[in-house]
Amino acid sequence: MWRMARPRKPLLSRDRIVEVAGELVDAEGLDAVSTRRLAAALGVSGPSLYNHFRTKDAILEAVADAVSARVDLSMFDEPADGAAPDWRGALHAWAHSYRDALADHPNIVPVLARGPGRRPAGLRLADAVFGAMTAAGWPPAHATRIGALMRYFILGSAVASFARGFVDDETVYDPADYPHLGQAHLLADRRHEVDEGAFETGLTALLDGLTLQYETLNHPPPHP
Amino acid sequence: MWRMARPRKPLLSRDRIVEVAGELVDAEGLDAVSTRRLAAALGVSGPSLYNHFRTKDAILEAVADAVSARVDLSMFDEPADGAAPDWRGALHAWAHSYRDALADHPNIVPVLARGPGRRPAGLRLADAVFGAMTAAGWPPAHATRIGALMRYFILGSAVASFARGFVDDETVYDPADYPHLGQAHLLADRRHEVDEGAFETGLTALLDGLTLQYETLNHPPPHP
DNA sequence: ACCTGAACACCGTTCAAGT
DNA sequence: ACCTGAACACCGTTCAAGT
Repeated sequence: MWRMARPRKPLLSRDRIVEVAGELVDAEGLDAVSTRRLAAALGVSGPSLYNHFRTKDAILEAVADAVSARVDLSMFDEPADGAAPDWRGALHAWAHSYRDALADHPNIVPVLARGPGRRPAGLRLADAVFGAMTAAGWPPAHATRIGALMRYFILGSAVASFARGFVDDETVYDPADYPHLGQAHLLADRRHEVDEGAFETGLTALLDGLTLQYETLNHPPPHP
Repeated sequence: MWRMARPRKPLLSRDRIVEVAGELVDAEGLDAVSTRRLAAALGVSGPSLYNHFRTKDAILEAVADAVSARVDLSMFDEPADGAAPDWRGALHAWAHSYRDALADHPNIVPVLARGPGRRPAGLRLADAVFGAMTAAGWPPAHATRIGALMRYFILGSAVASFARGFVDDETVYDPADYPHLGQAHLLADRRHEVDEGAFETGLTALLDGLTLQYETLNHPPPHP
């Protein structure tokens, strides 16, 4: 009782900062997050944040990693019964889980696209894919490429949405300039439909193509 | 001779602004482009730019469109001899031309990823792909999806480079945390190799998968 | 240890003024 | 028409000061 210094608990924590920053990113976009605005939302002054994170960018990295952490990786666990791993099915389920996580937080995707860097959840994800593909019989060089190309497609689908890319303004699509874009302004209404259809079509094509490569790898065609 | 007002020609033009802005983006990245820095590189003061572009963002859009404009679209021209169009070969050649253009100017890719919007070259590109796919016999809904999924993959490969995403620091990859990432720090040395290999592997898989879909579309399997 | 206000060196953009 | 300097409302980050 003879010491009353600093009795009140800290106002801030890394977790609370990341949580509120994530909400701000979701609600108003990446550009809306300034240290002052974020601090105000947390009820403190701007420089306080620097007691918990070295830079503003480190906060955004943490927000991005929290999204990565929500991607399901359990489909990459080795089958308990010693059965052959279903790499195709696992890749399909994982791709959808990944895309769903990104679709819930589209505004942070550009940060995620910079790569795993030093983010634990991002690294865990890359590790799981690589491990599962080699376990399924893909040579290491192929497993690396599969991790990379799935990343291109999944991140690309989130960062480069097709439907969102067209403006909802008929006058932009002059038939003289763009003879086949007559319906493009309608894309805005059907964003989700179009992007989800394209994602599933592309993912199926990708996995079909990889299955072909897997087969010729394990059963090389006889030379004539 | 009795009027000497405004004899000297304008110091700035839209083209010169876009050219120098592009060089600045390539050399120092998107964040390095401020209106003051760009204006200084052009030998004028900051606000001068607003005589030629409404916002800084409009300048970046113009830089992005200049990159789109360098993508070859000639492979989508209808064959002169009335032969069946080779949609697969055209898609393959186009994808590589697109990727090459992005690889030359990686720093502007995030702006391109926002979509064609109102950018003429971006719209021309979308128009050409859609037109060529419908001409080759794909139903319109499929043609739209193909344009979208190719966009995901190509933009994704440029914005979400695999090799660039890992840091060149062994200590990050603790084998206890990431059992399969032991060689990850070596990716930095082989960036181009890895990303080019993954791009070609993924593109081939994608086109193989689409070919499968095209065949079942034109020769539906007999029901049993 | 953790928060504050003041300060520094920047931003994008507007605007009245000059030619 | 096109460029300028001054100004406004912001930035990210540092730092000495407080508890």
